[in-house]
Amino acid sequence: MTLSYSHAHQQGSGTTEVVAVLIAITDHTARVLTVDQGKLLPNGPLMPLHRSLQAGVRQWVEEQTRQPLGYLEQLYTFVDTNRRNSEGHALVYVSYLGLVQETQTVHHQSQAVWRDWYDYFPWEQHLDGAPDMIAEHIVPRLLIWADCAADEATRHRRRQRIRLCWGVICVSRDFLNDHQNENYQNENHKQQRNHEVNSAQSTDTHTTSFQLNDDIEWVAEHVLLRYEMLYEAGLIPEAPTYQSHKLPINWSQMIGTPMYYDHRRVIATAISRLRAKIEYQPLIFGLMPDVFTLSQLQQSVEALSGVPLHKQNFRRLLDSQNLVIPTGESSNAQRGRPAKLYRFRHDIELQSLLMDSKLPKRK
Amino acid sequence: MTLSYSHAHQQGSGTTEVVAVLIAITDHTARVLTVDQGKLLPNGPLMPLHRSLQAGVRQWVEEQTRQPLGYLEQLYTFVDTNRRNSEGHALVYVSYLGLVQETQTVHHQSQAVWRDWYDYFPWEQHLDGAPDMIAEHIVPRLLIWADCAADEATRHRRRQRIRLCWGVICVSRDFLNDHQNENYQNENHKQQRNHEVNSAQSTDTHTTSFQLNDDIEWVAEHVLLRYEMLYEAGLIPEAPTYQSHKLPINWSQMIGTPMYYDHRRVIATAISRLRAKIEYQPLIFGLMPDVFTLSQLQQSVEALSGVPLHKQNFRRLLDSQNLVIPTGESSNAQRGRPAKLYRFRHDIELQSLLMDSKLPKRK
DNA sequence: TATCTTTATGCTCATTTTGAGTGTAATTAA
DNA sequence: TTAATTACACTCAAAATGAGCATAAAGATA
Repeated sequence: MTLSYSHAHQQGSGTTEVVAVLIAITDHTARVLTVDQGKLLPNGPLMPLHRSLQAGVRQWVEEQTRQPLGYLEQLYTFVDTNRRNSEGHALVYVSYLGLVQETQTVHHQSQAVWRDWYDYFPWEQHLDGAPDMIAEHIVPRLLIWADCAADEATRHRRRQRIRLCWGVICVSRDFLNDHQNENYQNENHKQQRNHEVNSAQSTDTHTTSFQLNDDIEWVAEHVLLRYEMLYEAGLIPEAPTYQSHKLPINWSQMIGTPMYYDHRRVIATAISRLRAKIEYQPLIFGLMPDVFTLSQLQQSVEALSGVPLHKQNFRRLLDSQNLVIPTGESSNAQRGRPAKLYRFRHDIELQSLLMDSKLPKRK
Repeated sequence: MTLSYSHAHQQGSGTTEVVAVLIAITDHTARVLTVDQGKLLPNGPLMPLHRSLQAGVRQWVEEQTRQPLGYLEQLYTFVDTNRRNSEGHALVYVSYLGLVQETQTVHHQSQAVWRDWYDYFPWEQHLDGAPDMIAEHIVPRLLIWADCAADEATRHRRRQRIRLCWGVICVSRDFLNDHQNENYQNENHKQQRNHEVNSAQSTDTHTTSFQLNDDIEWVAEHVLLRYEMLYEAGLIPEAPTYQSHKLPINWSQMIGTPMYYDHRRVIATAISRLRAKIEYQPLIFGLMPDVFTLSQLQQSVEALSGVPLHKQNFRRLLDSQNLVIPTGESSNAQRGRPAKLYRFRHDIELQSLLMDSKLPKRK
């Protein structure tokens, strides 16, 4: 692990750092701004001259990336007990989420570069259905982890967590005999992919098996819960319990790009917040250009949520909310019928900050 | 402003502090645990021995209040540039929300005491309709503040904010002529209390007038927005722009108990979070005793949200969620028909952390 | 004891919201 | 000219929501 230029302050006595997760959408892809070869987020120490945390974030991001900042909101505050100052105080770092429109003017000295956020979380991309890696690799490994727990209560809790986080309907034979499971068998005999996978590589005698429900139970905003489960199960290189020799050869290629410190967790926090908030707040407009078509708008929302949306209902919702107005122009950049261009209603800027604005469900 | 015992650490070099907002419900009233005569929240410095922020919160709360902690979640991180350590670093304080069941074993040395949270925010209590103070005192003062802005754009924005935060339908004569207002006049000719109040005390010539919509537009979770607006308008003793001699004699009695530093804002943050989250997460069970009646449960939710709920729909929702199970017993502690006793389904503890569970709208 | 008041709880009903379609219009590619 | 593609208007059934009435079971009161 390198000691990046951006951590020179650790020799000082400050114990507070700010970290920024800047999100942009380019080419229908959600991206995050990184420094240091994609291994770190823009960051820097809070200094006496900063009048607020936001001011600190803005200064460091500007300095490291030359990226103009728009919307900025506080995410979460972490403590890193591995990094301490000379007096033994642990480093506290406050993370921020920023929404911007991508500019090409990245700073070369800090190697600021935009990265597809699914490079870090490949299992979160469900635009063409659930990725096979979930059923084929992740869930089997998690089931082994669940079965390895000391007591039955923990095993059961872990299996529940797996089911709720990963959209798995039935987990392991014991679970099939559960009372609660009767409901699932009755209710969900619809479109479940019979993705029966047998993870007999398990160290014990349990024959764990499960079915993946075809994305019906997938909750897009549980990004952080899923990451934390992988971390806890030692399946993520950042985890202290990670043992690569006990995992398949290509595991580290499959499980996404690792980062220094806990910065990947910070991104997971940001995605969770963004996916949850976009359902009822029109944050998306911070990521859009001035004029856009409704399809472009939908593609942007889909890039964030990772799941496809129902086109007609997306439009119905939009105009019930009165969030956009047609410019009168049309765009025939695409192949088919030209799409009307719209623009965000800036006159209701404030209202939008307060009002609810739900999004339709997937499909 | 006194220097409380709990701030002795400022002589040290740590710049991070934790602050806890502990909530309990007793006698159908939401309460917050305070120290130092109700002027401060439990707090203390983060120390090298603490392995996490949570650990710090738990240690200081335990030490200052002897209150056992249950559910605890991070709220927000503030910077106080007025409090700096010897090297000039500003104090960073991380706030936490805790849900507990009130115990009587408060710590006498720290004068830990439970306070009705509406002592600090009297305008947030809407169980018997909107308090008169909003229409009679708060909104008129805010309108004066809005009219005092330098440019018309700011005035207009402020009036919008007032309308959205305080449930006011129409604000000022200019506003009545707005295009947007036509909608309001058409749509809302229902149950609006014709609470026409004339704030001719205004320094300029505007005859500002408004109508209060009978709680229809009141959004309970905007506690923080409302507090911040009062703060910005200089109507709160904590605000640097507060000028008591320009306000009515009894203003300070009316506007709620002030606190040291920005601790009242921290409580506002907590209430906002709690009111928002309780709509879709069963946090309420962290505040309930082991067994309870559905009416008690409803009263607790109402104590938090500050608005009355529709009884039958509240029940319908509860059993559609399968969150509670009847114990078989009944309680005839009240006057009328005995109520069945229920208990939270601890077996779905995890599910509850993940599942949605919306509450019905007010009655 | 009979009746009233109070609280609990079961049930209905109209309206709105939601999920999921179908059909048609306007353009480009072949 | 035809096929493919994209946009968008409209329908329809199911579910959720807001609001109300009716009945049940207790204590209070006459």
